[in-house]
Amino acid sequence: MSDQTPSPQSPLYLVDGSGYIFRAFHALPPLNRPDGTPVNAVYGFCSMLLKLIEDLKAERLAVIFDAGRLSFRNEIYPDYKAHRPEPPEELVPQFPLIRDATRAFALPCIELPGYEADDLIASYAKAAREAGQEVVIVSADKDLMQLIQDGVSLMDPMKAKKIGLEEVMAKFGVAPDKVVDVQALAGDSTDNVPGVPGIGVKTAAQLIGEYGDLDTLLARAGEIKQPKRRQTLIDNADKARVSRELVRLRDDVELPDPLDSLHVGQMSAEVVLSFLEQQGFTSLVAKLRPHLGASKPAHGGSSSSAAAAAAEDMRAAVRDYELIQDEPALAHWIEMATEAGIVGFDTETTSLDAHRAVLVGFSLAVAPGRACYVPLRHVAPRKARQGALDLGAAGEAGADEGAPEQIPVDRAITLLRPLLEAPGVLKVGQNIKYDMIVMAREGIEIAPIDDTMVMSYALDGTRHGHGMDELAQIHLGVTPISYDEVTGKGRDRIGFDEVPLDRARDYAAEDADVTLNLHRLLKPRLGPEGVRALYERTDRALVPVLARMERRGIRIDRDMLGKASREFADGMAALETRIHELAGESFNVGSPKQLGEILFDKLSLPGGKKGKTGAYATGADILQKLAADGHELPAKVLDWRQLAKLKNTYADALAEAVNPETGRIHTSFALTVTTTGRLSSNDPNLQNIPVRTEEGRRIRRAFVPEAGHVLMSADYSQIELRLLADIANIQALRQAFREGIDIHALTASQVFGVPVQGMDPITRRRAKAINFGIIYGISAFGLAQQLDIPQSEAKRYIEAYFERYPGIRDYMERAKADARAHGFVTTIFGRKCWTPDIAAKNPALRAFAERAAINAPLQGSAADIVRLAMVALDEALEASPLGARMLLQVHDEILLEVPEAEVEETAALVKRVMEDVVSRPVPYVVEVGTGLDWDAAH
DNA sequence: GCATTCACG
DNA sequence: GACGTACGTGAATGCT
Repeated sequence: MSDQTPSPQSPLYLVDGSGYIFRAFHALPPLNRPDGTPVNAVYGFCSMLLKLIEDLKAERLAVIFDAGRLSFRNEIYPDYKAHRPEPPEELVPQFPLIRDATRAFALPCIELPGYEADDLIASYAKAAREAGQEVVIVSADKDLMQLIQDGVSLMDPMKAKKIGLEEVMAKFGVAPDKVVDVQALAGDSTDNVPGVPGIGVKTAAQLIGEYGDLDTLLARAGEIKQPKRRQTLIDNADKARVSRELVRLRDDVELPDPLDSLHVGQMSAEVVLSFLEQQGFTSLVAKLRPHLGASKPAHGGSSSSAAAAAAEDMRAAVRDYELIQDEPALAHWIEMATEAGIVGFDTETTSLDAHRAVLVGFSLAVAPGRACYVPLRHVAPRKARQGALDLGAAGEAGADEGAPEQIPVDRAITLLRPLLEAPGVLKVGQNIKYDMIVMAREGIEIAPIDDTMVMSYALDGTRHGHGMDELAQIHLGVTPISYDEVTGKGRDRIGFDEVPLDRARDYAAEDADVTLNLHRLLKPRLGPEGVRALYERTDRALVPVLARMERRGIRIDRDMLGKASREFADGMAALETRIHELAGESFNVGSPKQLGEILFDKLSLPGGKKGKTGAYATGADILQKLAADGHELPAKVLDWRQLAKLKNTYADALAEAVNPETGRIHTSFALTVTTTGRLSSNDPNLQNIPVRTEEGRRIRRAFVPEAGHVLMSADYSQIELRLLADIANIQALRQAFREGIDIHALTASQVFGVPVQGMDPITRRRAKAINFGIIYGISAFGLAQQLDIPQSEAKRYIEAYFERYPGIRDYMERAKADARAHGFVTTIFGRKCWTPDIAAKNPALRAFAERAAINAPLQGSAADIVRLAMVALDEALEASPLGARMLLQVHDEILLEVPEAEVEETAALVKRVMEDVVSRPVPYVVEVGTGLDWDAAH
């Protein structure tokens, strides 16, 4: 669908990406983006690629890069390329941009650690030749001349001329197959290849011409007439042999991508144009736009050719939406879906909350415009039922007087199950976790799956939202019928089971149709944009895991919550009385506005206005300071606020959230909302249950295990600091983590110059705040605020810290530069964390974005590790005979419910799986605790 | 619907 | 030297 089959005679172009970068950089005049990032080499590279694709009609092409500065050659000869200077400062930011360009053009982007681009080129050339395919190597590097032979040619990308036998003869004085031998003798000063002293290319060519090859020459060196040359050759035979190993390209490297995968993919106009625009390449944009957006004028912000095609299908297709009310018709649709191997699937229910939702009907989409809706539990519209006695029992048996004709639910489920569980049919949903939870209650486990919402998040992060309507608008240029339009809103909203069937069919079938269209569009972008593994192994794999966790829920001791609530209420009442007494009047303690006026106007305490609204700030930090100065009223307000929070947000709300059918709380985890890849939890939020105060921990103690079980908490110890040591490559910190040293004490000793032994707890606390500050993109202001010290003092701490760990400052600068260059920073797994404000004119906004850019790779990599750990742990537990199951995730912690008898074995497995999920130069240590409530498990 | 406050990592 | 901040979330409440 996205890639045309190349014609057999189409040559394979192997582009030497790394070689090109240097040449273009030196050959082209300086060119900068509006933000100052140099992009001349990027520009040259993009022009060159477009030329190859357009002028030469290249169909099969790969761009190949050096993976780093070191290769296997350094093991043979440590000084290889040792004299190469660091690349110029203006070139460094262009390396990643050129890889981005490659991916944006939907071209294979290949590199392999330990090998140079030239070795990969040699290996691909060999494989292609053996497959009878013609190869054109695009490079001006003389080192590649050795590969020229029948069917393998070399092309200079800048002069656009072919390098053939003639040029090789002119350069080395021998045929391509003898180039290696000449280079071995002559050496190469730029790469620090020794060669034989005193012998240059001319002499080498002459010698090889005379003796045939290097081995023969060295064996018969004694026959050489010139005495000096004879002796040097005999003395330096080994050097010549080593040199040959260095210059000879390896053609037996294991190919990172299979040979037949190297073709020019379908460019996404959205991706290419936005990349080129970001670089400020307006001429290229103008040149390219007509080709990419040609099929239709840009519509609703989407302009890629694939998008245009899909959008066109979506808009122009005859909407062949069917209403299914009998079994043979459903059987037919299931047959079509099975044959297609892919089906868009969507459920309609009675509630937005998956855990309370009852299945009302479902829709299937099998091709663009081909979708159906199958009603299952629709009832007669309300008007027809008015006057019926059982107003509240709409869905129950007996209340279906006048209900439309529908397939019996159990029959429909029986027909549907084989499709939804078929390993050979991909079920595509939009937020399919919801449908999986709903269908699980009907006894169906959906697999395998794709999720357009999750895909969109892996591709575009938080550049935009991932709701169906937004995605449909952006990518397809269509506005689906809105839910409100179908059910009404506010007081008059009706349940989906009351929606007339023709309306229900139009709405529901369209959703499945849109989902399948989005899939057609988004899936091909995963590979080219470098997030396929992230999507498949991390994000998509997490979906069924989260569905199971949410469905399981966590047990709650409601009596404990009720008791706490009453006591909190008593405390609040007493405090309120005293507060009014101190204020000399009655007012709403919960109103920051009224409180501010009491404190600062009536009582004239020190403090001030703030913010655009002109209201007094009355945050905890301000009340805390007033309380410390001996003022009772703010102290009491602080106590009151704490109790109010605990009662309203926790004790009462959590009791209310208990599902009466399961006696447990079922949260919902969102996996596509955060900028860093973290999950979030809502309805209710179980990721912010109190833990820091004794009163608060009463709430946490109400989270309890099932009878015969315990709760087990497994958390990554200081994961973000470890990632800092890891990513920023700080040897001293890495070492400290490997040795299990107290990291805050270490920081204290480095910054304050005190010994670790017998450290003052206050000193350690300060160091801890510094460490946290580093992770957040430290500022003197923020640290001063946190520690309540003068900003000048905070500044000194920070300077002392950077003095000791200059690599961390480098990391921070790199993060900011990355964000400026791309608009995003990345995690160690390649997740893009977008920082749109990085180029803001408002310095405050920009500073915010800079700190976020520093923090995101740390927080985001941690989030990715935990996501992966959950997937791995789910698998490991399923494969084991153990009865333990995951319940919750709280960023660096996983909470499980474990049979009492299996605690030890489970703890060992959990620790091992979590710690081994990544293999890095820093250990990621997991601490495990168990108990009869969540507090005790810590 | 927005701002403020506060719970968590 | 400007701006006004520690990074990332969700829920309850008051007020316009």
